[in-house]
Amino acid sequence: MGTITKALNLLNYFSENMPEIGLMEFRNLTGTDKATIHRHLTEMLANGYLEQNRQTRKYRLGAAVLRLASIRERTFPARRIVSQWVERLSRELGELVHASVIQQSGMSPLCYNDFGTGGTRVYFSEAEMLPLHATASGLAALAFGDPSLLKQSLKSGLKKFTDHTISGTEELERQVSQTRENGFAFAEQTYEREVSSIAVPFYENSGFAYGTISVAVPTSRMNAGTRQRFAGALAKASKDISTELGGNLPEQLEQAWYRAA
Amino acid sequence: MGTITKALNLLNYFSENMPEIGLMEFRNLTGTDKATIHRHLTEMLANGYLEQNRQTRKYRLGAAVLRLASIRERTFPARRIVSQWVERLSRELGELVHASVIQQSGMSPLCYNDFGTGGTRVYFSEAEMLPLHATASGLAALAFGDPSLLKQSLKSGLKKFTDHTISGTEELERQVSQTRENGFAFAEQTYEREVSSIAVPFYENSGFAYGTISVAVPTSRMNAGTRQRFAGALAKASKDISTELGGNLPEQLEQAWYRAA
DNA sequence: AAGCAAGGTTCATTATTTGAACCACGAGTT
DNA sequence: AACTCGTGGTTCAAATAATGAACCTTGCTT
Repeated sequence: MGTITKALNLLNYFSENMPEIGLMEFRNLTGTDKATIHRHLTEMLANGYLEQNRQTRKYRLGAAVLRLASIRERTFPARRIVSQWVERLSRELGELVHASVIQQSGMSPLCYNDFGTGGTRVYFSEAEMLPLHATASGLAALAFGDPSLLKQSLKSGLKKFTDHTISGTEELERQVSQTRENGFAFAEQTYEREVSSIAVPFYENSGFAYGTISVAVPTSRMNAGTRQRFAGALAKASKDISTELGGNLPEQLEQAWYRAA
Repeated sequence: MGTITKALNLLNYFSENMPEIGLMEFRNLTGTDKATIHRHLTEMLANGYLEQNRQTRKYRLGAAVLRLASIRERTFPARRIVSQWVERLSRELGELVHASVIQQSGMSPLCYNDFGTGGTRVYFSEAEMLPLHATASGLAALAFGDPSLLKQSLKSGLKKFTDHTISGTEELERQVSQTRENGFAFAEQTYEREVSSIAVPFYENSGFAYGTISVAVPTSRMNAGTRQRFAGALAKASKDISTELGGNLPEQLEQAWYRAA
């Protein structure tokens, strides 16, 4: 692992619940030496990726990320486009809907919306990366994204989150081909207990999936009927999103959706 | 310069006009070896800070910056707070108003607004960093920000942007003390021809300025009257912004504004 | 098919990162 | 006031990772 990755990984510890992090906290979180972390932090501080609270000396995310995010959204407005559909879908289905972009290290959340009305709600954080092998979004990514993702996942260990998390490599391969056949991914309590979700990929200008859109519900509300309904709505949204992003859905996927409907 | 800084600097080349950059373009822009750049790019790609266009193989900013920006705004909503005042001010003054956060390497734009009505408009980009010695915002930062900024600036060379750009170190020191006395910074055609601007600092929870808010106008519209008007409006906005950010204005600054009014 | 330019890779050399030990500071305790 | 504990921050020899010249591959142009 290179120095750049080590430094950038530090930024991943920030979240809604942990907006400021001190040097020692970082040491405890990462396990690497204080001096090393300090060097990395000061370098990112100098570049504006971090700011320091002068009173507590703790670090928080800096203004540079705002600048870059602004440029990205102005020039490649994937989030704006996707969030429209996420909102509509959430309203239509009355459940939590979220979209993520596929990365090597996992799924990076883009946006989410929850117009849910039920007493039980699924919690979703835009801060944390979703694992590829333990979520419906991740399965969809492995099934329809760049094949190197699957190779990588099969090689590296599959962390167990719940009793239902996929653990064996052959089990993962089986689930991935099932996902390819169905045209959508399904995961029941594989990441968080009592949460089931269903996901489909969407496409940008390449032959492999760019991201995924997903519905997550309390397991009690997931059955054959709702599953069918969610899958249909997601497939429709995926078509529209892909078109807006300038991408095309693979034949295979459209056929699978046609069979399912 | 460390490896992390070299890598992060690559991200600074992205802008509205240059949303995608190829390996060779990076080489020409930076002058460093292709292999080195490639390593840096792939590492940032793996971490989601970059994405690659599969057709052109060019790189663009990745979804990670959106994720981080979202966390930062949710937990430390400086941009949201400041942009309200920037909007109001722009509407009130009928000119371009922008705000930036002070960093070691320069000013990082936060937001801007232009409700200008005049035939001539000032162009402002949220992508590019503003130099400390050549803009009103920068002067305000040097005068009221962390003293190490001024030390740093005096040591490093002062790049010349126009005939009016401050060049000598004693000239810079003079302008900085003038700014401290006035309570606001003034710069005429020091960065771009035919553009004059005026800026004041605002404060967060520390004793030194956190950012600056500024009005930029065509030089033809800047005179004693408008200057007075802009300075007064900026000072008022700075007080409100600083309060909302949980900061206090230094006595000295409030006194200078009182004298000016 | 040949030529060109861009993206990408390799591997010995080199320079940078690394971390144990150390210092400084402030808060709470005796 | 001295003491301790837990921070943040710094130093410098040792070790590791970054570097770049040369090389390969790919896709487009002629």
